[in-house]
Order: sequence, then structure tokens, then C-alpha cells
Amino acid sequence: MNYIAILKGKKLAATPQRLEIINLLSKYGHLNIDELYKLLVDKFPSLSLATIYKNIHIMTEKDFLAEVQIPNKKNVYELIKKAHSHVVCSKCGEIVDVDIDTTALFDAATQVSHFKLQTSSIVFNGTCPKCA
Amino acid sequence: MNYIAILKGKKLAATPQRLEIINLLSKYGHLNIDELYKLLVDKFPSLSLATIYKNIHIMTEKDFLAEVQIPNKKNVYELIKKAHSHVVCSKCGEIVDVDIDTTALFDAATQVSHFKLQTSSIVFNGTCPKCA
DNA sequence: CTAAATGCAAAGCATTTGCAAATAT
DNA sequence: ATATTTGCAAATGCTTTGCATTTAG
Repeated sequence: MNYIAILKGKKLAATPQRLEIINLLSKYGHLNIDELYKLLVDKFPSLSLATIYKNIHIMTEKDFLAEVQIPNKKNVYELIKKAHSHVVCSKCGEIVDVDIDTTALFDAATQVSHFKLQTSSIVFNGTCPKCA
Repeated sequence: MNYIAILKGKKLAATPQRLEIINLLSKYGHLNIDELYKLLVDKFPSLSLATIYKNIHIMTEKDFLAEVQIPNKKNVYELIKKAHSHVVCSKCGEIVDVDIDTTALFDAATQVSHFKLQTSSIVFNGTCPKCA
């Protein structure tokens, strides 16, 4: 994946800080602001939290990243991918992407609410195999 | 519904502030902290935001209220009821409860993740009939 | 009467903003 | 060379905390 080209396609400068944020999200899947900061300071000792916030914000706005809200936890960020749901372990905090078919649920919610539905945010809470 | 008895059953004093918070949530369904404050100050001119925060916190802890996270909006609170999903209008912000069957989705998520799942948080985003 | 809750002010975090210096294109 | 980004410090906004006073049981 050529992240430099993607960034430029979105009119964003391919700075080392940005590329490393992307690499980390690609490697770890989901990270919150603090986790990103801790992973980044080694490489960029002068790194400012403000830079992370600004970058997360603009890359989210340009639909390159997505924010995921997990109940009772800090927001985490992930690279944009095809719509999917999340499963969270309440013991260790691990977050897993799950690609499950939500069309029936959309249909049911549409019937009950009479809304025109576009997107969904679905988070399951439970215990992962390791913690079980 | 006798809210005084419910509060006492949970070892919480039935103060006028608490009872009015409950009445408002019962009437409006979902409210955020600011909305509650604005609706409460008329009746309690000396009301402090800290009181609302403390009450929301303890009543949530005692499973009398639930916090609902809506993407890109402030958290709202509702009286505890049977598990349900939420539908939000992206134009006017209206939030509607929908009681839809999520067992198939739980099963699918369990199969994919191998987690033992307990709860889910499901929020749909779309346009309500009035705004359509 | 005593235990809990309220209201105020101060403190604590997370996030945003303004701006000068540095960097990317 | 110009526009964008970075990093710092200050500011903002939301939530929590400590404590004296008031209220509920």
C-alpha cells in the first residue's frame, strides 16, 4: 500500500509523523491518542500531542481514518476500510473487527423507525478466547 | 411508576433534583447534560452542574440510568429499560429507540470472533421522516 | 440525630487554537 | 518560493473533586 500517494491524493503532505501514524494504525489496527503518542515519541522526541490531534482530525475528515467509540473506553482510530462491526473484550480491551451481514438489522430498524438509514455503529462487548 | 420507591430501593435519597431528572428523562426519552441543566434551572435556580453530574453518575452506576454514546454528539442518558438499539437523525438529532431482534447478529459475531458476547451497542444513523 | 446530597469554587483531563519556526512540495 | 505542517504554550470545554452547608430519612 502506498500511503504517500494516498495522502497526496487527498492533498495532504506526506510528513514523517503522518506516515508513522498510518503505519502504526496499519500494524496495530486500533489505537487511541495516548497509545499513538507513546509509540511515536521514540521516533520523534519533539513530537507534540497537538500534532497527533491535528493529524487525526484532518485524516478523519478526509475519510482516511475513522474514529471508533467503545463504551467506557477512550476513542480509538483505525484506517478506513469496508464497513464492519467491532467486538471488544471487557477484560483485556482487545478490539477485533468483524465483518457480519447487517442488512436484516437495517431492514428491521427501518421498518420500526421509518427512518432512511445510512450507516451503523455496532460494538459488541464480551470476553475474548484468551481471557475466557 | 413510583420513582421514589425505586430510588430508595437503591439506597439513594429521593431528592427533588433527582426526581426531576428522572421525570425529564421519562418525558423526553434522551437528554444530554446541558439539556438537563437548562430544563432544571427554572425549577432549581441554585442548581449546580456538579449536582447533575454526580446524580447521573450514581444513578448510572446503580443501573437506574444508562449512558448512550451517539457518534459526533454529546452523550445522552435514558432510563434503564430492556435492551434496545438507537436510531439517530443526522439532520435534527432526534433519537428513537428501536426494539429489533439482534440474536442473529450476536451469533454471527460470535462465530467470527470466538468471543463470548454479553452486550451490544447499536446505533443507526439516517434521516427521520420529518427531515426527509 | 446522622447520613447523604447540594452548591460552590477549584482542580483535572482531553482537546483545540494561535502563532512562529521548520518542512514539504 | 509558497503553502502546509510542526511544536509550543495558552486557552477552552467538559467532568470531577473537596468541603462547608443544607436536606432527607
